[in-house]
Amino acid sequence: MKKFEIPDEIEKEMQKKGGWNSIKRSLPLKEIKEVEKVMKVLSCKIRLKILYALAEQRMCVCMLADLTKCSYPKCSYHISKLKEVGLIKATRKGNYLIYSLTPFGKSIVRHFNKYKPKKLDAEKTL
Amino acid sequence: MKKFEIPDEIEKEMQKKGGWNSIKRSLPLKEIKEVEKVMKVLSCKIRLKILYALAEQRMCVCMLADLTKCSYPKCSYHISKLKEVGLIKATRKGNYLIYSLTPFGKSIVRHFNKYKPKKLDAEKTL
DNA sequence: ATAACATTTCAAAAAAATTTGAAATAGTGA
DNA sequence: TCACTATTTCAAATTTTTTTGAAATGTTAT
Repeated sequence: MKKFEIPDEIEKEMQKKGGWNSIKRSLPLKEIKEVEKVMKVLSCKIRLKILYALAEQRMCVCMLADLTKCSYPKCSYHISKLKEVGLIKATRKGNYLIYSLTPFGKSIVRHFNKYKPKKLDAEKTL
Repeated sequence: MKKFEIPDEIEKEMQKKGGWNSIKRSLPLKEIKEVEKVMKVLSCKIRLKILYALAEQRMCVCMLADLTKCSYPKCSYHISKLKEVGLIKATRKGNYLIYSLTPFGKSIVRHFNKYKPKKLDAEKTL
């Protein structure tokens, strides 16, 4: 199963945890896949702007397009990514589609606010 | 400044919050940039595997390459991404480079464990 | 119906990220 | 010193994501 040499010190540490195969098996692959999907959507400035903006105020596409300096099709593309993973949702108001955060979207923004990069930077240097 | 029509209802909501320009100005652009950088790194299955694995046990590259089924150069590429944003760090042990999570990396994994997708999925449907 | 508007969809082009294999680096031990 | 091992770097090829502009959709008002 294990086809490589590793330092003794590490080998010993692993034995205490049930060995290499046990560690390998414990990787939560399904969870990782899910996390990846959401992170992919969150890994884009335009989409983060939309998310942060909607945390303040529900908005129609024209507002989001102005806010992000995007053309309509471009804005629509990013909106659809956020919608796909359930971070935002739309309701129609006449001609307008009004976007707002889902509970999931809100929880993510709450996260960001709790662990701001500033805070994280401080922690990095510990 | 605002060059589009929006529903009255929304307009009123915004006025209560200081109007469009105030909302626009309140976007934390710098924070968004930082978050984007970290999320970009976290938006990849291979890198997430590495992160989760290192949360269990520090490892050298050969272990990570086996775990992720990556060639060395490929593995090294992903490791460097994680290192760039300060999620992991290396120490040398003879010929081996041993990778482990930084405090920042640990805090991110803690996050994941707190807000597992399962939990989030439940929340989505609220 | 038809016109007008907000928004989305589509396919092609452009840009960004990843993968590959060969070559380089850095440490160890003979 | 030389050979050996673990790992990284590099540039080119591939894949994925994003951007673009034109055309389509769905809603309201005439």
